[in-house]
Amino acid sequence: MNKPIELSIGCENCQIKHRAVCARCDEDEFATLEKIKYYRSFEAGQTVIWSGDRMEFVGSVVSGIASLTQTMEDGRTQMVGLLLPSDFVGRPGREAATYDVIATTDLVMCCFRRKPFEKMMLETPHVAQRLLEMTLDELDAAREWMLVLGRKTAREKIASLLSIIGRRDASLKLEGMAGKIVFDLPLTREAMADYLGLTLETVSRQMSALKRDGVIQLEGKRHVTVPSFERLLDEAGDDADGGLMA
Amino acid sequence: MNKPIELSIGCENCQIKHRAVCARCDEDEFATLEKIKYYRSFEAGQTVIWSGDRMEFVGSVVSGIASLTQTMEDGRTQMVGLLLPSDFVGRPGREAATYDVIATTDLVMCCFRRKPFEKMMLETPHVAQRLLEMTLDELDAAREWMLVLGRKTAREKIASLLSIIGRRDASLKLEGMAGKIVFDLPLTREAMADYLGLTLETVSRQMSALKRDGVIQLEGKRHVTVPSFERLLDEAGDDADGGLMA
DNA sequence: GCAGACCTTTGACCCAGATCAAGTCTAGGC
DNA sequence: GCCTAGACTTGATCTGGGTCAAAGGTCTGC
Repeated sequence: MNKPIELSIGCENCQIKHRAVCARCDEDEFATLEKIKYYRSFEAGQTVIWSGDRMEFVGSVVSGIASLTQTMEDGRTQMVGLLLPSDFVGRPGREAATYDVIATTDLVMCCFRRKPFEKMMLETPHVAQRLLEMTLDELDAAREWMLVLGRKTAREKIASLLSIIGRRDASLKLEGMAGKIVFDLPLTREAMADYLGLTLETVSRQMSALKRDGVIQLEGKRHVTVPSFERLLDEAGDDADGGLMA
Repeated sequence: MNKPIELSIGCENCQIKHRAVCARCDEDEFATLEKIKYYRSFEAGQTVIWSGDRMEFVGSVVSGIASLTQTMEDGRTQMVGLLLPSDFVGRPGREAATYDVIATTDLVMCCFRRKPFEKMMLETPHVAQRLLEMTLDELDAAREWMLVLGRKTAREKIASLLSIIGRRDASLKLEGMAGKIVFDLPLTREAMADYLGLTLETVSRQMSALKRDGVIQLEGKRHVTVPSFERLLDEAGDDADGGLMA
């Protein structure tokens, strides 16, 4: 595998670097990206782009969280992707957006105009290959989520979501010897429900249940402490007998 | 967009062509693919590759149907992808398979050894770009399916599956003026259930219900006639009041 | 400090789909 | 023609999560 190839889209002002690099062409691509880059900020709840709209840019999340959401005519919605900082947004080669992209929290994105980006991609094979890898990763994540949606119980779904968020949370830190993991949930109960194919009431109930059973700790509504992701997923599995049987 | 670029992996013996082509380099790539190609046949129910196994090839389905399936330790399974003829299998750049690949019906695959295929990809930018497009399509399909799994009722799920199968069925033909669509279901009720996140009993009941309500016709267990996909999806939506009220 | 807008929790009840349990249908095999 | 096995259907019952409704919390602006 060609390790020296690298692509991560961001910018040098943020903690996230944007580079489209191989041993030979480093500076060129960097400069190309510089020229076509701009920023956009959104408030929590704002729609970045509606499904079907022309997509004028690709880019990546600098800070905050965005969600990809599908909506049925009758209003049922399903979140189909969660974009955390450094995640890439957009489809080189696609004219129109396929989903609503919504700022779940306050959001800053680093954008690149789509046409020149595509041109750069055509001229720089490594970029297409890196994007292919990234897309394959997204595909794996989507399929992993299909298992969650199709076969897991509400309690297991919550545990899966906490793991995903927890694992990627920037502020993630180990606490004390016990190796507990502490982070803040950046989603409302409703957003969690939309991602998990549940209702917000069920999410709330299951969060309370996990807390009651001592699987997680909750301070306030959003500050979560979990023992370890393995134990979280395990204990969410064996369904809360609370030690009542013999 | 560069229209003359084309990639479809298959072989010239089958109806499916394998080509990795652009206006300039047509014959070369074709020859490269020829050299590294071989066939594999599987019986219905056989496992093509287990999750975690080394993936020695990429390729495409020539005939039959394969499924990508995820299994939990306790045996719950979720199908995360359905591979119909001409669909591409495998991950250039990935060592190990991420899911079980299972022959749902008798299956013939046209395979290319992975290493040389990857090499060819590195040397032929168009191939990487075409694979990116294909992967983006798969990603869209996976996300579409997340909506089905997360938010649709059993009846709607069945309708969605029938649409997908029907639309891609090779034997698809219009019948009479009415423009009805006729095809054979290549899946057992159990396989349908695995794809839809349901049990086989529920699948069976809903199939019977759709038939009883006149939304579809069934001859035998597998031969299906639907009016049109639009009406199928619509009528599956408004839930079978059968005209009893009023 | 109070009003209003959210977000969240909790309770009571209900129903779609799961589970458990018989059957039926069909295609081979002999 | 009969036997068996797998695919399928159907019924009875149970239950996880949805739905509806009513309260807490917490933050913002006044």
